[in-house]
Amino acid sequence: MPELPEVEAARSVLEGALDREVRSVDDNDDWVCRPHRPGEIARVLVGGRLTAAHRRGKSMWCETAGRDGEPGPRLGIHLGMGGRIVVTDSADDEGRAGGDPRPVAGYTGAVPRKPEWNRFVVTFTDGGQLRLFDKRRLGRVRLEPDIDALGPDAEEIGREEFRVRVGRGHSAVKARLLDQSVLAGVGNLLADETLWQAGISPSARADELPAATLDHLHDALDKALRSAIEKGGVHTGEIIGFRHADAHCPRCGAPMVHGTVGGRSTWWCSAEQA
DNA sequence: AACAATGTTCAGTC
DNA sequence: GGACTGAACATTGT
Repeated sequence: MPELPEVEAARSVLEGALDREVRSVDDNDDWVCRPHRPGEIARVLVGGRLTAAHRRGKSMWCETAGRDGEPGPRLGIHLGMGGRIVVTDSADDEGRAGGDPRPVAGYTGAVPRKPEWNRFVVTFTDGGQLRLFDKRRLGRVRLEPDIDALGPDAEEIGREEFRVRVGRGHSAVKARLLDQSVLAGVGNLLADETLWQAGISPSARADELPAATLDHLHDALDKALRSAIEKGGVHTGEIIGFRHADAHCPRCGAPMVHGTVGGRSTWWCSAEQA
């Protein structure tokens, strides 16, 4: 999915849906829209509009205004494991996509049409739409999402705060990086990329890492994030193509090894990240 | 057919 | 209660 870089691209696409009057809403997928009942989200959006698009980590939300122009509830959107945002300008427009599982820089290409994979659709009075397109159906839309449960955004966290929040606890450092309440935005691929760039074992205990090592990890995350945003997604990371059996570290040639860390499939260099 | 998948959440256990 | 772990969730692709 979408990790922070893809979600930021999706948020940017979402801006194209702002300040347009909502004609109708399809919120009938009661799994994606849980805990709301079908029609509940539609009731608060129809006649009104979305007024701003925000993001923290992998979570997005829109500010809304009702038909009277007064602020309404926030509309939370999460892309889950493979969701993307599509915004169209009119009924016959193909649309721009953001949050593609395999995006490329500047991606605005054609969107696969599989109507049944549109899990949530807002139609505007100009005929255009905002769609959550998600074949795996792990994406989520809800009113008043709890953004405060998330830690600081991975793109904005400073050195000191990173050191304190990540360098705590008995669990593996990779598990800390993946914990969205510690730091918001890092997913499985970005975690592997960052740890490989920093030369740190994913299973090293977080609270045993020296301050200098944590600073180094913070720098590596910062660089990996910026690179992924610039190049168009976390899959552009240097180590991502080497996360498979029989692969060798592109830096030192030692075999890449695999295991489960923090509950997720993990690949690391057997020599540099021992 | 069995298993893994770029994510979150919930039920357990310490 | 907090910290941590593993399974479950829905669906597709290999």
